[in-house]
Amino acid sequence: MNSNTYSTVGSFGKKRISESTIHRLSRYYRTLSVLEKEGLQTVSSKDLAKREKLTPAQVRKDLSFFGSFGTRGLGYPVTELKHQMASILGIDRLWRVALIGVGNIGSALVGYKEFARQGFNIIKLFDNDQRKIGSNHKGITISDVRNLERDLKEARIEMVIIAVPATVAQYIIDDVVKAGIKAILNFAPANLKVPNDVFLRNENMSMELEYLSFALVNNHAQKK
Amino acid sequence: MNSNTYSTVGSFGKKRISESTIHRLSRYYRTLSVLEKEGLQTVSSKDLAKREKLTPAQVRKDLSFFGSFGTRGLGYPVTELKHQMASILGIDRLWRVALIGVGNIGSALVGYKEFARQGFNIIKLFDNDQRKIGSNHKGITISDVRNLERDLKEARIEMVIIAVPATVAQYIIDDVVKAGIKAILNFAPANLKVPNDVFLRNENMSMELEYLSFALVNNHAQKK
DNA sequence: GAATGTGAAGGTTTTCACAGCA
DNA sequence: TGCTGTGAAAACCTTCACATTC
Repeated sequence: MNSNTYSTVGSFGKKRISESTIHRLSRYYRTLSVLEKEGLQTVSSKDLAKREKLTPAQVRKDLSFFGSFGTRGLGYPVTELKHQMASILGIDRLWRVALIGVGNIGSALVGYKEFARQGFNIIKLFDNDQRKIGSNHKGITISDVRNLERDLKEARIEMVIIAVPATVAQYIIDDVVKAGIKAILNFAPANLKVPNDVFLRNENMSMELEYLSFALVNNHAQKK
Repeated sequence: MNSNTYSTVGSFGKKRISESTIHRLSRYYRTLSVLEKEGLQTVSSKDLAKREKLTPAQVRKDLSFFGSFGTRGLGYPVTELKHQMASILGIDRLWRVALIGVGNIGSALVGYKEFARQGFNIIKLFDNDQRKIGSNHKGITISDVRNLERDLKEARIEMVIIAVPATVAQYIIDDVVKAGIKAILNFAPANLKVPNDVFLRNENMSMELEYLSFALVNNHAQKK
């Protein structure tokens, strides 16, 4: 979570869906995949809640925003619910993704299997380093970031992942926006500006370490 | 954010501090570092809020949980507030961190400069691959994960980052807990179990991409 | 005048509790 | 009986509004 907690950026039909709910859907999806592999046919809100460390009511409420997927007395059909989650999240299809900045973090993300598993296909790489441009990284040729706008359009990219240094992130993002991209995932530690119709999410990997640090120093009690 | 939104796992003195507040402190810290470099002496809650896309009241309320750092009519002293944030978050010191799983993601994390910048020193690496064990990765010798418990104690490690495959993550974490570690950051896509007195945070990098996917598919309105 | 610090109000999310159905 | 689906209540977080201070 890395953004504002109360940004109910979602609406499904008439209802407004909270960010927390959407994030929990991601978690349900992943857990349902595991349950499916374990061979389970159905799962109750109680079971699912236990795995996720949530309350059963929370699980039922989350799902109820999108429909009635369960059977009273029985629970939810695992495989079907998994497909429902995928459909709601929009990961029942392939997404054409480009990654900008094939450095330390960037090159790891290219090989990150969870992305591919959920339909996020990184099909284009960009960098500004002449030594990298033209070379092949895990089967993808690295393109020159100077042609970013043109190449993003040409490759019909739908989402962009930014993994460049903070100092240049805003320039890059401006070009990305110019190319008509409406969804950006940013790993650079910077507060970036985008127009209102562009979705920008920030991934800050230090944040959770800092949370742990805070917890240790202040000797916090865990919830539960 | 990847966990439960309402887990007020914090208490500072008597008050309970929400997860959201702690995450915002991380953001304030980072922004204050930038402001300091820009040469600013003071900053108002209004300015800080603008950079973070929050309300001024939110900023003041967050800070007020921990003390009175500002001057009425003037604002907050940048450098001092930065130090205050660091102190509250516990990042005004060095943390002895070990990383387990020097694979795709793991090796990128070793070189992630934001960690070092905030006092998280990765000083020990572990893997189970015989070809990696004993070799040197960015100045650190990779140790055998079979001696995990012993070596974590010996190196007086305080935090552990887990970047192993989901299938083995629980076994690893059990050993980590046995070694007395109380803070764990997990990158494996799995729901792991730890005792109540151990802080476990999960980093799920697909989550934000899924959020973007959801936003695009459902054509959501952005907040603000 | 300008901006903090903070109770109170307002809004959102979570949990409760129970009707309804297999 | 067992479990879902859901209004209502409770809990929580954010914003308002203003007294207070420099």
